[in-house]
Amino acid sequence: MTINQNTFTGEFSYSLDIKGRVNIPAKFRNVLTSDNEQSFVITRGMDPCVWVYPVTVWQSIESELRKLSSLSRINRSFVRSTVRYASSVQYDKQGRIAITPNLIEYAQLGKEALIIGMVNKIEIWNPKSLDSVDQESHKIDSSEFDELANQIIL
Amino acid sequence: MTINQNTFTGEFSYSLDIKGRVNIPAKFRNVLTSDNEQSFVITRGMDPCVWVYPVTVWQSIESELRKLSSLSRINRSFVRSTVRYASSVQYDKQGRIAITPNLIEYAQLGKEALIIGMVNKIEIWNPKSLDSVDQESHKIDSSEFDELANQIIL
DNA sequence: ATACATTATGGGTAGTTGTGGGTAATTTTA
DNA sequence: TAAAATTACCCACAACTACCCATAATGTAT
Repeated sequence: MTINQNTFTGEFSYSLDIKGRVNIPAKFRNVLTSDNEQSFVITRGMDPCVWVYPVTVWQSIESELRKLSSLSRINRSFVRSTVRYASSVQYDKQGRIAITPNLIEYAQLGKEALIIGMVNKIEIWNPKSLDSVDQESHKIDSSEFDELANQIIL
Repeated sequence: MTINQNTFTGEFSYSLDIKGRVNIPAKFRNVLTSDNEQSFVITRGMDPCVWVYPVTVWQSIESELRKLSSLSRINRSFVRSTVRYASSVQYDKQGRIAITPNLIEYAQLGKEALIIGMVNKIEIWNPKSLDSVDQESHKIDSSEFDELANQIIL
């Protein structure tokens, strides 16, 4: 059975080595289409984690950004903030990518790294950070979930 | 590792030496198409920073400018201000370009230089200037910012 | 169960990259 | 025209990165 391409689900607990490398789970690598050429784009997530996109997915984001004229100040600052921390990385023979010091610091990554499939992208978390973010979001009014229910059927 | 050509992303902290030279990050040099012949056009940014374009990209901007009728006063002043401070530079064997004193002064560049990929161009900032511009624009246009973010799905 | 392949993790090495500075050629100024 | 200043081009070196190999743990097939 053929799985959905460039689609990531599930949770994995891997380790960040001394050189700042993490393994991309084999399951994720195997659903990556070949036109990505083993490459991802890593950047800051909206939460304190690292977001990992297949390059082809990122390219479509980039082409949207290209349409924004730099004459407008908002456009400039928007492009800057989305692209600023993004860098493209290719995984090595062992299936690892190198996380930049910048992002390691931002996501507060230690030795333990929690890797989570988020459908069109991958998230890399410090387990502790995820715990606390998780707990906070549970406090959120359930009315927000009700609104979501109108948009998505589970 | 064929990535998008002439496309720049990521942030780098480099130093401006005593001769006014900065390194162009290797990642940026490597995606530069060969018809640029290691050359960029540097000019004033709309923000207080230096804009660095691949020459070929700049040429297409010039041809756009040519289309603007000089009958309109705004057009004249816009064309003048964008072209006036532009000069073409080629990077040396070590991958550095020389920033003109004019632009160093305009962008208030000191020893620290923050280099940011902005998709179709590169920006060179004094870190402090960027901080304050960043904060200001977030205060002013945060709602328009969110709107943009909704259009471009991350 | 055994042999084989794949996966996760560690580390070594050679080449690349960022940074400083020197010297000769070129341009500017007096 | 000569002196001064600027620019272009060169070399050196430390830090870092990409690439390679090794090994243990896990999964798969015969």
